[in-house]
Formats: sequence, structure tokens, C-alpha cells
Amino acid sequence: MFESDKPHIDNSRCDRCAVRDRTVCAVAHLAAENELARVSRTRRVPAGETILAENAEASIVGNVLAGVLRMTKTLPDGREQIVGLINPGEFFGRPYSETVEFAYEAATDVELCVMDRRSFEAVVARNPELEHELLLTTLDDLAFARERMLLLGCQNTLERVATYLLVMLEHREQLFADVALQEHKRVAVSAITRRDLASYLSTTIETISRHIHHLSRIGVIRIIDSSRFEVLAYEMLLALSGLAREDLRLFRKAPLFGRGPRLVALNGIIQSRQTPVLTSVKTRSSRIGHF
Amino acid sequence: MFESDKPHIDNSRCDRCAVRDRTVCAVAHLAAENELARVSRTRRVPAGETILAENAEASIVGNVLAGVLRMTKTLPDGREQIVGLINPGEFFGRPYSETVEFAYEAATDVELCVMDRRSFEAVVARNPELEHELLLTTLDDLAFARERMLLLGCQNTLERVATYLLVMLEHREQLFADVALQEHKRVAVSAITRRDLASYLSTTIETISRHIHHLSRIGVIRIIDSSRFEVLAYEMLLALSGLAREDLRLFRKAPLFGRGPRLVALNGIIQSRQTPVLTSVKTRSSRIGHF
DNA sequence: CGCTCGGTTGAGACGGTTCAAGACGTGTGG
DNA sequence: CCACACGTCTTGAACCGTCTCAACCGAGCG
Repeated sequence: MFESDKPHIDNSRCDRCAVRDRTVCAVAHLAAENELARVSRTRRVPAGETILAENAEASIVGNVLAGVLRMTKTLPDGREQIVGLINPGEFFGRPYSETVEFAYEAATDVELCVMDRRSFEAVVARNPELEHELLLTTLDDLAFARERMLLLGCQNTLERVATYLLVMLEHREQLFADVALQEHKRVAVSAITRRDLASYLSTTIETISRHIHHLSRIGVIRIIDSSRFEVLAYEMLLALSGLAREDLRLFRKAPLFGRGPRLVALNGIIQSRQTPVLTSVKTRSSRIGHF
Repeated sequence: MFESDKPHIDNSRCDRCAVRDRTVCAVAHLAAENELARVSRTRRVPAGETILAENAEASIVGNVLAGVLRMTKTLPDGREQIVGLINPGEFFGRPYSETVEFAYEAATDVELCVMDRRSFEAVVARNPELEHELLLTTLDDLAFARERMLLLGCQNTLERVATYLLVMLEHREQLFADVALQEHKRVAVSAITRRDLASYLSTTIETISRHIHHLSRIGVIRIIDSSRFEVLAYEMLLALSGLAREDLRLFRKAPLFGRGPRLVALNGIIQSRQTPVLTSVKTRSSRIGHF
């Protein structure tokens, strides 16, 4: 469907890809990379739009190039839970199933690399290294999902907020891992709306607001604006999260960075190329394209 | 390590395996099956014992032959969450990682088919059909884990109890899918202790007790004993769970039965061979072997 | 200017936990 | 065989965290 639509045998597009080294493409041999390029196309989607509806046909899969996707599940009476966020470089969609179990929606304006699901599966079938990479990614996602069960099941709302700040901070720290080492401020940045954050942490915007201001009042963080927070007392924040230090390891490798080792090869480029992602929160309401 | 310990090139053991057709072994070609048999051995573990401790070396992987494993994660202050239950025919352990993120413990007396992790990975690397099967299983597990996030994040405690009963009922219904079709009573059986159930649903044994008795009082279920419940009003129970009917589909394919199609080939044998599993709850306190 | 929208703050209500006591069944030892 | 102890489950009452509802605030915008 998408193949015939617009072939796009355009490898230069992949050469310019900001997240190429963090997606499944990173391990693709030359032939596989060409095959993937042939079946993929980029697509911009404004915040709020649905990419795949709950229980709809699993027509496409792909990678997030910029922005954040949310995976949601809704109960018949309207209660909604965000069961996952998908950051740049991460894979989205449901391979090997006719339907998707969850809705995939743009939480911010996003740029996607989209492929027809069956075409993608065909490429994977011909390239074992892709299948292996997909397996590794899925196993990491599974561990991450289970860690989130602990968050939803055991941690109180203050601990959840503290955990979220720690994870957002971790993202930033990794981003500036070698450049300006230890020089910059420790700032946690949230790319999603408060409403989405409430759903993600399974609480309300009011409760989040109260806890954020409580953390500010006791001097653990400084509120820069409603989506950026300077962490003044890291150890205190960690204690308030209720987690063990090593539990953060799980969060570290998941969103925004693919799995560990690959990141090293990226330093330097990551800053300039990441810029649009980091600023996307500011341009969130402006429409950047059409579905 | 395990290989040299006791070679066990014993395919007759696999021929006698009650869950062979529901594990990863089901798709193994002859050569792969022999390789798996060579690196595996069966092991009995009494209820309560730890198979792999949290953050310990991921030394082994395997399949559950009988009984139930629980995966748990514990916060520094002692709060514990059961992030998953592993039923007969299901895979356990953490391939492609040096450590396990969660503890694996015997929730009931269990019988396991155990393999050295690295040996297993080596067999998988030589047999693409195994890797593909592992990927499909992991993707299903991931969808199931996310469905559980909805349960922990959105459903109240009554809805969680109702959902659990529906899932347990679903197990039984599938078990007797063709034999005695529609003849038997609709009975939901819980194999785990109330304490584990409370942790799994992230509530307390008191709350579960209250809800179970409430459901009994309003005539939705009949309490046979503390672990068996006859479902008298299925539609009512479904309504009380807050879920859409199609959400149960996700639970259907997960625990106890592997993925759909394979089950068909099992009918008939499943009853006699499953017996020890179903009665294991009664012999729970008796030790059936040594670690 | 007044609208909407996102966020903040307060007061009250409610669901679920906690604590404590009692009931039940089961295995053990006198 | 009974008495006792123990673990599991049940039931009640008080307590607490979080949600709900509502009012308020400030920024951006037509």
C-alpha cells in the first residue's frame, strides 16, 4: 500500500537520519539497509493525531525520528491509561499481529519513519540480524514494562513523580555525557503535557502539581517552568522515589537511547541533531504537516 | 556448567514432556530439538524457593513443566510487587542479559526444564526458527504486561478481582475446550496463595476477601473453597471487571496455553497430563524435591 | 478586552489500607 | 482422642492518601 504509494528508494534520506544509529537500522547490513529504505517513508504527524487506533489493523510499523508517541488503552467507560511512551530512535507498531492491542497517538508533533508492516516483516525474514535486534529490543521493553508495574503497583504518587524526574534527568545526563562533562546544570525536562503525564503515572494533574511544588518547597528541585526542573538534591530525590539506585539502570537504557553501547559512537553529533527533538515541546501546538 | 554436570542426552525425557507442544520446543526442527535436549535437565523446586534472585547473574533459562513461578521486584523498604506469573509451558529467565531484573521464585511446587543461558543462546543462534518463536512469545508477553498496566493503573480493586476470576475461568474453559463441551460447571481456579494474589493485583488479602464475598453475596459467583469459584453470572462479572469483552483476548493467549493455534493439537492429552498441575495447590506445603 | 487553556490551590468525600480481633480448618503432640 | 497451636481467611472500625469538585490565576490570542 505504502510501497506503491511513493517508492522512495532514497538512501540519502537515511544518511540524513538523526536517529539512524539508534534504531534497528544500526545493525542492518548494507543489503538490509537498502531494503528498509525501499519500504520506508517519512511522515510528519501533529500532536494529538492518532497513528493507529486501538484494536485497528496493524497496518504499519516504524521508528520515531523526532517527538514522542504515546501508547494508550481505554476502558469502555472512558478511563484511559498511557501504557508506554515512544521516544526518538525507538520502534513503534506491532509486528506479527493482525491488530494492535493499543492506540498509538502523537503526544507531541512527531516525525516518523513509516513502513508497511508486512513489508517490514519480509525484510526481517530475509535478514536474521534484524530479527535478533528486534528480539533484544523487545526483551528490554518487556523488562521496562514490568518495572512500570512496580511503579503503578507499589509506589505512591510522590514516589512516581520523583521517579519520573529521575528518569528525565537521566535522559539529559546521557545526552551530555561527554560534552561539557559535569559542567551543565542538572535539568530534568518533560516533553509531554501534564495531562499525559498524569495518565502515564496513573494519577491526576492536581496531585502532580502538589508534589512538584512540595519538592520545590523542600529544596529538592527548582521549577524553571512547567516542564523543566533543576535537580538541586539528587540523593534526596532518589530517596524520595523509594527506588534502589540500581533500579534506575533499567530506565537508563530504555527511552531515547536504544541500548547502551551504541550511544558511544554517537557523541558529538547527538547535540546538533537532537536539537529539533528537544525544542519540539515549544512548537507543540503548531502544525508541522498533514497526515 | 550444567552441561558438564550431567549431560542428559535423553530425548525420551522430552518425549514424555507434558508441555512440549506449547513451549519453544514445539517449533524446533529435529536437530534443534536434540540440541535443546542435550543442554537441558529437569528440576523440581518446592514452593517458596528462589530460582533466580533479583539482580543475580542470569545463569539459567528454561520452561515451566508444572506449577507456577512468580516474578517479583522488591523496593528497598520491603514493598513487593509480583510483576508476572509463569505457568506450565511458558518460558522463564532472561536471555541476552548478564543479570535478571526480577526475582524468579516458585509460587507453588514446580517442575522445571532448565538450561544454561549461554548454551540456550548458542542453540538459538544456530536455529533461526527458535529465535523467531522467542520473538513472537516476547511480543505477546509485552502486550500482556501492558494490559496489566491498565489493570494496575485504571481498575479499582473490585474490577481487578473480577478480571482475575475471568482470566482463571478462561484458562479452565480452554482446558476443556472440546472435551465435555459446555457440560462442565464454569469454575475459576486460582493456583496461587491469597498472599501472592494480593501482591499480583496490588492490593491486600483483606480487600480481596471482601470483594470475593461481595461477589458471592450478589450471586455472581459461588465460593466452592478459598481457591475455587463457580461463575454463576458471567456477563455480570464481565461488566464488573470494567473491561471490554475483546480485552480478554489478550489474557486468553497468554498464561497456561502458549499462543492459540498450537492448543488444538493438544486436546485429549491435556487433561490427564495436566492433572498434577491442577492438584499441585493441594500438595503445596509438602516438599517434592531438593534444589 | 474577554476568551480559552494549562496550571495551582483548597475543602470535602471516598476507596482502600491498616490494625485488631475472631473464626475456621488442619496438623501435632500429649 | 482431645487440646493446642498455627496459618489462612474473615470481619469490623479507624485512618489516610488520593481523587473530585470548584474556585482562582496567569499567559496567549482572536
